[in-house]
Amino acid sequence: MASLSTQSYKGTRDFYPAEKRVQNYIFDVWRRVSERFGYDEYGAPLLEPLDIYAAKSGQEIVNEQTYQFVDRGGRNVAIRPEMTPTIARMVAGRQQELGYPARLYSIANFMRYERPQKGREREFWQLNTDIFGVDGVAADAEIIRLADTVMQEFGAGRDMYTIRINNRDLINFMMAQYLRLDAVQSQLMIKLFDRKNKITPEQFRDQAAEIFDSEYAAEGLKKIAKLVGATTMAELPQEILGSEAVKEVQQLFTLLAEAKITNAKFDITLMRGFDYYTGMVFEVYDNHPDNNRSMYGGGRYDGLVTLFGGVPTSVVGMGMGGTTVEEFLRGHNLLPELTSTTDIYMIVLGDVQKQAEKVADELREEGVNVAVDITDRKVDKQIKSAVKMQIPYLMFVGEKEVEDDVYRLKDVKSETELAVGVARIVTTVKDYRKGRSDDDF
RNA sequence: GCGGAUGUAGCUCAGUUGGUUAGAGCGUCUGUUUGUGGCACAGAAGGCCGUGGGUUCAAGUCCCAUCAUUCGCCCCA
Repeated sequence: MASLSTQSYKGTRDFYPAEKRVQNYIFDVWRRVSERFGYDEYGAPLLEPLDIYAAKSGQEIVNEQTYQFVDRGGRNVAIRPEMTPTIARMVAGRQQELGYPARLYSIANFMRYERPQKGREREFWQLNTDIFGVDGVAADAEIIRLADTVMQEFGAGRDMYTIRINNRDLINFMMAQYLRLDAVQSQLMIKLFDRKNKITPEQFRDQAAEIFDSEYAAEGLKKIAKLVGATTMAELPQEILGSEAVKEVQQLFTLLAEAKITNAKFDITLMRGFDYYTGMVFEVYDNHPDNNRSMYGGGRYDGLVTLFGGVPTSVVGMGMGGTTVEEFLRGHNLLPELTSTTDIYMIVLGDVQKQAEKVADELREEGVNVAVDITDRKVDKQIKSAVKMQIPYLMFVGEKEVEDDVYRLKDVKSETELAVGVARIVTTVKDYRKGRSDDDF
């Protein structure tokens, strides 16, 4: 019989300790920053009734890209492909009981039946943060600040990423009033704007011309040229500058400037999942030349709570994927050196196994994580195991040491070695851990 | 769903116009070394050359199919 494959299921990853450490590092930053902004963690089931996605997203995307099945009771269920419908459902379910503004976050895994490629997997992890119950731009600004602080916490410089911001009301105004497009034409134009960076300017112009009514095409193209040429709001055509939506965007930028976010840019061509966003939309772009792409984003999507029978509730949220963040960190060399959560690997020399276990227990009671070698191997083998497991300290325990209650503690990275007692070992390890987490500030 | 690239040792890869018994580096294991890893030296293990079929006296090499990996397109809640 042929042996089973060791490969993980298509589009999913195994997290061996080395990879899990990276993931945990990312999750720790997410959790720390979310909680620092006053967000409370929530959890939710991996499975949801299929129809909560069908109601929100297009039927097509649900059929083609969700993992779905009929359960033993005949119910159509889906593995969650995103968190937004779930949190909308949860908020609608306890609408009266929650305090507002309700600030909520989760770190959860999702599955989408897609063709895996760079930065995209079938199973992925996301941070989702949402603030419910605030209409004004203050909520928009807070979500963007949160997204930005996460990047700062990862050690990113402002030159490494750009926050692009647009507004759906402004898009609507631009399409209908300024470019004089009907609903169908607007949809086409939005799709085209979305593709703008993937096609040549000539292709963009030609395809735009086809969308306009033929008698209006020439004027329409001129107007689009003005739009696309605008790199700041001030350069926008006068007709658009006078709209209500622009004022809102300007207020938002004022708030961001006060928060010293200098890498936020207005981008009239940013479209992002137009179907259910109702106000501000934003995306964070990686500026690295090899990975110049949208990493994550979010926006305002008032109205989703009403799908579950709730009263209309304003929401601003974002979702940040672990895969793209990891690529960003690797690309900009921002990942710290991560060691095992085991602090000490105890190397046992000679016939002192029982005594070694006793010392290990003393250390454990003080909160030190200790693995004791129980193989009775030669020293070099024991050391090699510990180094492979990326354990930061080695501790040598032999007859001499047991007798004196003084042990040799070796720092694997610096190769320095001290002869010290248990108390000193505890403080050394704790200082090491503290230094590690201080790196993030 | 569409297109490109790639599948040879645990990993990264070499392998000539088809020609005898399958190659390197790294890693692993053993020893030099019964209390200190990374270095050095000596040795060893490890391969259905992704899978199935075809062409041929002869296939890792050529052809077809298939599966997988990967990059892009579509899409991206």
